[in-house]
Amino acid sequence: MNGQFQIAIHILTLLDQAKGELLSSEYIAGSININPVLVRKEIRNLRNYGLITSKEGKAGGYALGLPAKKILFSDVYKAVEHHPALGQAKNKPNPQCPVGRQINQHLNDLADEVDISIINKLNTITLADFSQKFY
Amino acid sequence: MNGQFQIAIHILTLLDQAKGELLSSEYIAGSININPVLVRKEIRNLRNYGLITSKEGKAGGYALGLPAKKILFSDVYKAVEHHPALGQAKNKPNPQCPVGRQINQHLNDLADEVDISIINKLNTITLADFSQKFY
DNA sequence: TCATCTGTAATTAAAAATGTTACAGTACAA
DNA sequence: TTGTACTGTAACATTTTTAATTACAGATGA
Repeated sequence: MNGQFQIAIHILTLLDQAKGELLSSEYIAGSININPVLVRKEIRNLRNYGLITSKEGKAGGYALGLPAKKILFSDVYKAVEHHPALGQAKNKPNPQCPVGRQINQHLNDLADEVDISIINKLNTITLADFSQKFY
Repeated sequence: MNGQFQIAIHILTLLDQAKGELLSSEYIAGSININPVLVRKEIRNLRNYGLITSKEGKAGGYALGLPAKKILFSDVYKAVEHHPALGQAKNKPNPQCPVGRQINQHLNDLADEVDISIINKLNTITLADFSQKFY
């Protein structure tokens, strides 16, 4: 996995702490210490899932799309574009070999199962829980 | 994560199916369709954890270090060099920001928790279970 | 109508993963 | 005792992925 999940959580935490005041991509990027365009890209994703709202134009910016208590970390995990945690099978094994012929299917099934157990875990954590740690 | 876990599982499955007969890195690489050196590198790892034994010299090769029933996928997961599934916090957030100052600690704690739930899941799967799918 | 934002595409740069080459060392067998 | 077929490992090159940058159109409010 890449750093998108961390960035998403960072953004959401900042927005929760802002208590409805709009934050700009530049401000957010300054806290994470990355490029503002990456913030906007990640927010595009999260907005597609209703987790963030945005306002264009002068004095525009971002706010949470839902109360922090209603935002499950599993929602964030699903929203972020990611590969399964175990990694997608990307080798092209030898189809002449009985193992090679089938293994990608079985590996992907396994990865799916693992992903489900991650989601079950993240179902138990809300943004409010996480954000609360910063007080 | 990278493809090492998949490679490790592929290797172990082949070795189980070989029923003790030694397989060469070239044969294994031919099934996975990767470079034999990568196979040897990954096996070095697995051997350090006792999951594989090797024999040098002519007619050398590799075999399982334990019965397939005794090899848990969680052991493989731990043996493979990997980042936590959620990804390690690698940004360098702004220490002037109350969120930035603490977030890496909290993100890493979260990643650890998730990793534990992955391991719990993988504890329930043995190499024998997986290998059985290929008959 | 200017200033300050978002939205997004296109490009470049940096980092990570994978592949390749090369060769020393080991073991067996003729 | 020498050739052959392996492993073990380092060094390097290539490819792929990720992140950063640049650029600019469009929205909004003062």
